[in-house]
Amino acid sequence: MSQPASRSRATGRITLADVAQRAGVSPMTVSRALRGERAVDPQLVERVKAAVDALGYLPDPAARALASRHSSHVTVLIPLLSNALFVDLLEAVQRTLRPAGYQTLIGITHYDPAEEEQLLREQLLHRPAGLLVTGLERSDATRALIERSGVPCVYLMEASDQPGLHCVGFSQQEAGAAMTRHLLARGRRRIAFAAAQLDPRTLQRLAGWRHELEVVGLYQPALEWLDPAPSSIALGGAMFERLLAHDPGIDAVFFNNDDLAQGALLAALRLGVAVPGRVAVAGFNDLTGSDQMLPPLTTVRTPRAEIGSAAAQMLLALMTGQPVQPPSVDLGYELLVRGST
Amino acid sequence: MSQPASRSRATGRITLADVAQRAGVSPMTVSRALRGERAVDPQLVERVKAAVDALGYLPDPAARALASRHSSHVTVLIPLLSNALFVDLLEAVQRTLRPAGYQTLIGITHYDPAEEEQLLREQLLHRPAGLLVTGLERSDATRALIERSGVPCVYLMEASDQPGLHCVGFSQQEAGAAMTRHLLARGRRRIAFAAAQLDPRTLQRLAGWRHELEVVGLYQPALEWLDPAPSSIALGGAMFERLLAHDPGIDAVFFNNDDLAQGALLAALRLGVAVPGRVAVAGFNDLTGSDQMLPPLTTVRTPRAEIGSAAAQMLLALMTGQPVQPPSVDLGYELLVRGST
DNA sequence: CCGCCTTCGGGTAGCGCTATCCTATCGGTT
DNA sequence: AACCGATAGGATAGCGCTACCCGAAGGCGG
Repeated sequence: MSQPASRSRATGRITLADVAQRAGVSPMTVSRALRGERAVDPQLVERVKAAVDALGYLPDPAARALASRHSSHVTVLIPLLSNALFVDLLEAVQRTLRPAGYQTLIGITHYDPAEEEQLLREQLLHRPAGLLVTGLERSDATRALIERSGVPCVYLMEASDQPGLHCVGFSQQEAGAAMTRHLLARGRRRIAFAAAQLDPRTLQRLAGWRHELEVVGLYQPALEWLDPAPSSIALGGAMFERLLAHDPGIDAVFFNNDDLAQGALLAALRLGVAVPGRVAVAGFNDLTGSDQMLPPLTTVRTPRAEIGSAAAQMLLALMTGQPVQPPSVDLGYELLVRGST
Repeated sequence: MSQPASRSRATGRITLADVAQRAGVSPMTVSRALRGERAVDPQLVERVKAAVDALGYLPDPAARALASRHSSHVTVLIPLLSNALFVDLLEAVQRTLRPAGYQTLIGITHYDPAEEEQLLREQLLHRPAGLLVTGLERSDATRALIERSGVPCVYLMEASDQPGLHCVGFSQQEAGAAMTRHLLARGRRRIAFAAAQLDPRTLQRLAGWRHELEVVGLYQPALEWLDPAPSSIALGGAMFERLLAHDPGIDAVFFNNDDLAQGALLAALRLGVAVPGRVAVAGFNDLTGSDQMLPPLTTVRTPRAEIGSAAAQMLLALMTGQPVQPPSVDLGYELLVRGST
């Protein structure tokens, strides 16, 4: 319980040297024993670990980063925190990375390529051990930054078999198509696609919807309702109202995100529009509350938590130099058919 | 456009020494010129800045942290990211801190004091420049860690005039009381309080509600509906249903968070319970969607974005050693009376 | 006109680790 | 028995920056 006699200078911080002295070995051996780098006599490892425990030694991340040129930070770049999708993703990432000794640094890009580039520049200064970024589309400069940095990087939310890329996600386009086929199967003929934000993944879902309608000859440009404003419940309600007023023939609306669809369902209640009687409503992402709506919202459950942990595990492998079996993982999606269609 | 001739060794990184050489001064002078620490001849400062721009020099945070014993990280500890409240708070914090050159590190405590302590320990190793933590209640060990670390700390979400503490928030108890008075003013006599999670701030709001009911002689323990489970829309609906079944005399329910109240309003629609005719419903926090409900939800708007920026600014002052005028700031709250009461 | 205090550049010495090279020891060859 | 590669501990030299101290130059009162 008594404080060790020799403690590095005035700082009060316990250093590698203190541990080394106590264990009767050189600092270098302590460093190696703790990191498991190179073989160290098991007996010495024991002694070192005992000394570490006795002194309560904790390594200094800054010194480590300076000497080794790698920090224990993993930078995660996501567009927003106000979409629960990314919150779930992050939670899963942290749950995997923290036990492995990595700190998660969150950068919010607000869907702005320039901001993403700026954030990445700042983050790369901190010599992150790994990078987790959302989506595959970005500015050339950002792409070059990632490449030249040599920092292991896993891309989130989309699937791709581009060689050399590591990504975990699913086919947004295919998911958009699946929901559209469901609405067609329900006998809907005039199916609108309503979206906000208009980020790349939204546009991929749009492409999926469009393709399915074109196949059956039901596509019309007027069925696209795109608003670059941020997605929200209020906007969904407004879009729903506007869209029905302009085009009363619409018999289904596929909203690109559940918050929009929830807003639409509330607006339908307010306006007395029968769902799904008069018009079917579908969402995307299965956010909280969607199953509580009136009627419960048909949507696509996206495996964001699974994507988060799988991506984090893949990154872990990349960072520690272990082999990564499949460079790209498609975790699929699940159509949740509920009352609104 | 050509690369500078002299560059430190193999690393390719441009160092202070490179800048110093180009500017024709010593590294120490460059360091001082860039940080504005101690007076430096304005002419030299000019020369240094020109050299920095020409070389594209960027300081190394790890080296800085090691030498100065302070990183440019600010650690923010919040309970959850799944409550939009904290997302808004964080967004505001980052918006203030990033331009000042600080990185925000987010720690999620899940309302668990042990996890908070663990996170704090990890974070303190990184020598954060500042600390932002939610609420005033925590374990003695955590409290001691903060104090002994000497790292500037601002407490979020609650108001207190405890000396030596810096905090930005509002009186949760007073806000709880205000909503209760509103319900009483609307003629409600049997006002239930329904809460989940049961964190300290919830209990403060509970105390406010209880006090107001006691004053008018309407308090009864049976009116408290407390569930330690995480707050959610679904739980709100379930609680509402249960509570009305057990105690049909209830004519108002004050939900501790908007998500519960939203769930209750949806359940009311489902069950055909007239709101506010048969029972009034109130929420707390004014989350997105509350104004879109049927009827729109009466709630308390909490100034979380304002709290975030004010706290970040206060921390900035503390970190740079500037005087902080009021150690504690109460930003109040706003009663939003809408259709549900 | 001399001391004395202030101002401001620079040299020195690390911060606490790890990369790298060097050396000693040991078993197994031919 | 001399030789050789493999194994594992240690000494050395930084990583890129800043704290700290020193000393030269200038200002000013007595």
